[in-house]
Amino acid sequence: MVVSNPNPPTPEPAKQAGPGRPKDLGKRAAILEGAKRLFSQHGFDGVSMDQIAAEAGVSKLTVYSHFGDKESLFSSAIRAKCEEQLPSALFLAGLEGNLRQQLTAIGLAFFRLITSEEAIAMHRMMMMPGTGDTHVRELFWQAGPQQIKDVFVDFLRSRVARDELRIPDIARAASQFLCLIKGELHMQMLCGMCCGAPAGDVERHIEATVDLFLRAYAQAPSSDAVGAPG
Amino acid sequence: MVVSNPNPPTPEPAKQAGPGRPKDLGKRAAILEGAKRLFSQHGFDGVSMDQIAAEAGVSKLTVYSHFGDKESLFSSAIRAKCEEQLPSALFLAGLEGNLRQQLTAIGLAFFRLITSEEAIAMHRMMMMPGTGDTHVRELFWQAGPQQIKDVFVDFLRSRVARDELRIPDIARAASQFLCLIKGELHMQMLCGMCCGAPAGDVERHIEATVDLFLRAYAQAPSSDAVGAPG
DNA sequence: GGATTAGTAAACTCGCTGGTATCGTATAAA
DNA sequence: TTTATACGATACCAGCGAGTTTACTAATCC
Repeated sequence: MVVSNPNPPTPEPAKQAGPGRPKDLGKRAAILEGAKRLFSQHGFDGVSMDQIAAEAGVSKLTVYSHFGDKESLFSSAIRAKCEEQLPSALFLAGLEGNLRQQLTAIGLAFFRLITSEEAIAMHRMMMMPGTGDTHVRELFWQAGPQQIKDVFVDFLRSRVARDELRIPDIARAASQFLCLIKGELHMQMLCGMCCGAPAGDVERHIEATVDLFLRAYAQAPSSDAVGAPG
Repeated sequence: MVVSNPNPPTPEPAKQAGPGRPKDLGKRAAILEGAKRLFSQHGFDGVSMDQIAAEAGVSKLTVYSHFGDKESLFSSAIRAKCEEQLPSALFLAGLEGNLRQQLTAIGLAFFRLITSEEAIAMHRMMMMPGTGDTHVRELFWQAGPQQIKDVFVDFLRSRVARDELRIPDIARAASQFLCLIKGELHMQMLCGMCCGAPAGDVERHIEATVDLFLRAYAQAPSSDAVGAPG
């Protein structure tokens, strides 16, 4: 819990082949994998270094040799988790149909993403008081929520440009849409109150969100956009 | 971590004056107060019983005498926290002005409530994996989010009854409004990314939310409800 | 081969934590 | 006063977990 080492930009500082046996990158990966799994399941305090070593099939000293201490390992695990979930944000590829259908597809993909076991575990970890420093939290925020929001802002902007939407503050509207999609359920899941929703409920929830959004922001009040919500 | 004692409805089981010195209720309160403070700041694992005893100015044995073990004390602290924040939910008394002004007032009150240090700490605690049982979490949910939503549903229903709003699914609309008010900032605060927002931002955020809500659900598209959001 | 480093397995230090036990004292009812 | 309990202070116990050390083996470069 002392001052964490001022990491150089690359956590693996060059380290080209000197004399002696080289580090086994496979073991490093295994450790990281085990740490990701265990940390996200039980949190920082809920996992011991021995457990991580055992999970990775590696001696404890090897863990300490690859990652200096528990906090550094935790940071690295978070970092890796963030990077691996980045590609999931590209849910805007190959959209088809009209605006309503596109929004529905985006909403559903986003909903599935954030209600996944992994995402829930990730959020939980970020919220633990006293674990991880501000830098790690910002890293997560950039790689996760901010990334997704940016992509969605681009989407909205293009639809505004072609006069399908009329939105005074696009960033705010994007934030609103995503918050609506998250809805109550996300918080309930974070609190461990439920593990998911019946399939039908999800579809209705997405549809209601798109409804609300389009009723407020659709440019042309076509029957499609402002259809009676009941 | 064994099975928690099946508490009788009242956590203080009768215990009318027998012989001997009676328990000092002041000390009990002090312990509970310290536990609430420390637990919500550092979480379950982050606080030791010695710390709580010291915080309350009481010997550790007294803590154990009043609350059997750490988990019971934690439960009691959560319970107390929930009860003390219940009255805050009554933010609907004495509303004035038109619908837009009322929604704005409600939104602002709700926003202040959930972005308070206490509420943030509470949410964080509920999300920790492995601390507290399902019962405690449900207790929190009922006393907190659910309570507020119920009150707001009543408010919306009355406005629907007098034809100021047209809402097909009132419970869903209530949930939508509250989620929108929470917005990104709540999650950011939970993640420890920021401690608040500039005053002006909050007002704009509330206003934008009310705008969105009224554009979608206002019955009569009066100039007041659908005023240009820019 | 020799130097150097990575790795294992195990024992070990050290501090903290949940929970008890002891002893002495204070406070109430009977 | 007797009796039963609450409370403080302190020591104590057992277990755990982060790191370290030791002794030994394995891989790689010169």
